[in-house]
Amino acid sequence: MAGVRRFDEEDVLAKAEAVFRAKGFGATSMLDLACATGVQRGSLYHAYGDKEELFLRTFGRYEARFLATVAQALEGPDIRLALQAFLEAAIDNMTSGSPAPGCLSTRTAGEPTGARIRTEVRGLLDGLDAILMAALARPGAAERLAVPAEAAARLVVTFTRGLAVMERVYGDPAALRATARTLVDLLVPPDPAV
Amino acid sequence: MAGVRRFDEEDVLAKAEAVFRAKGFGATSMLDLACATGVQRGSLYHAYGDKEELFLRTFGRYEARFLATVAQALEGPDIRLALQAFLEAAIDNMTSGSPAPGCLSTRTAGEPTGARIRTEVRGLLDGLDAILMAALARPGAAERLAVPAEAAARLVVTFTRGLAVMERVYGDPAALRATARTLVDLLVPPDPAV
DNA sequence: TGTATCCTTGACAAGAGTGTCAAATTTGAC
DNA sequence: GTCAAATTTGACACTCTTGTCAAGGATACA
Repeated sequence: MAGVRRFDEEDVLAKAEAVFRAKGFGATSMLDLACATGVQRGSLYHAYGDKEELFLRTFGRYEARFLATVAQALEGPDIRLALQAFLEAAIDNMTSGSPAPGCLSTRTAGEPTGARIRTEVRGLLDGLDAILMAALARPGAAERLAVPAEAAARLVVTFTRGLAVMERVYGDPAALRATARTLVDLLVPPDPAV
Repeated sequence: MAGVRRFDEEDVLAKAEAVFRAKGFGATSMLDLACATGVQRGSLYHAYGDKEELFLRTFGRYEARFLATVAQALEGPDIRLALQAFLEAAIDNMTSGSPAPGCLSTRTAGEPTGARIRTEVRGLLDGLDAILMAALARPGAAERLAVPAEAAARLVVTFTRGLAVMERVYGDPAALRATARTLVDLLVPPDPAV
């Protein structure tokens, strides 16, 4: 049984992502990935070279999907609602599923990894910051913020990282949402003037 | 050379802490700890049983020191200054040293560990929340907060976790301080009325 | 001084993970 | 139909790590 690649790359990456999110990069072995994907260890080495390379492919796919999702959540005209939807999307990303998959970039950020992976994680956060910045600096949004858009973007990025850690420790989505609401209230006071 | 314990436990725990903070629990081997402490692997097993036990001792010592430090930082009568000092202390904890040691609890929170370790990490965050809550709920403090003390405490705990992740990714203490100032400005508006 | 106790040390066995490879097999193209 | 190319598979060698243990040596106390 061979000749042409027999596995569906999209499927393999999806299953690998689940394993990496559940166990983290370091604690995941190629055997774990082979079992989860149904592709033999040797085939994975043949196709990707090593675990880091396979992780990078997985991470790239994850990053694209994550950034697209949160960018869409931020699209609305009302910055307060947009920010709320953004945080909702971020929380959904780490809590939907059973068991909750957690945030891949935050989990990876805490591990000792190679330079390439660290660069990718930074890239994701840079992208997140840029997307937030674009939304927060819009006319109609910036004026409603209690702090400059740049500072707000950075604060929100930092805050989402904190949410990811809290999710790992307490596993309480409702509490995450409540904390997120607090931040939104602070950043975009409910009613400028009624 | 034997008969009575030859190593200084305090010294061993301090050196073990440095290794755990640098590599994380999972990526640290007993051999790493033996090399760093100068105590043979067999002796460590004899004294502590296994890596988890040694980690728990290390973590307990770390937690006590960390909570005492931040509690002291929160002591001042002016809640705004106290909060600022608190965040300063938290940032110092993860950035002072070369290389920066990072935040042990945040790093550990992201790893797949046993139930005991997870309980300890939660205990540290619970303690942090309680300390913050006590300071924020004080008369003279609560009134100056833009949100209820309870929500503020939770937000600050979550935020410090985010700072720890950002430290790992960007390694920029100045940026962390700037972000912390933003949060303080939001939580305790500079001047209630001038 | 004798002895029981405890610590240290190095070695051992077992298991897990990595990366490589040759053999087998299948496919697509000529 | 034949052949070259690519993939799968299982095995192999190597390293790292764990946990245990027996032997050796020092200490405290009687």
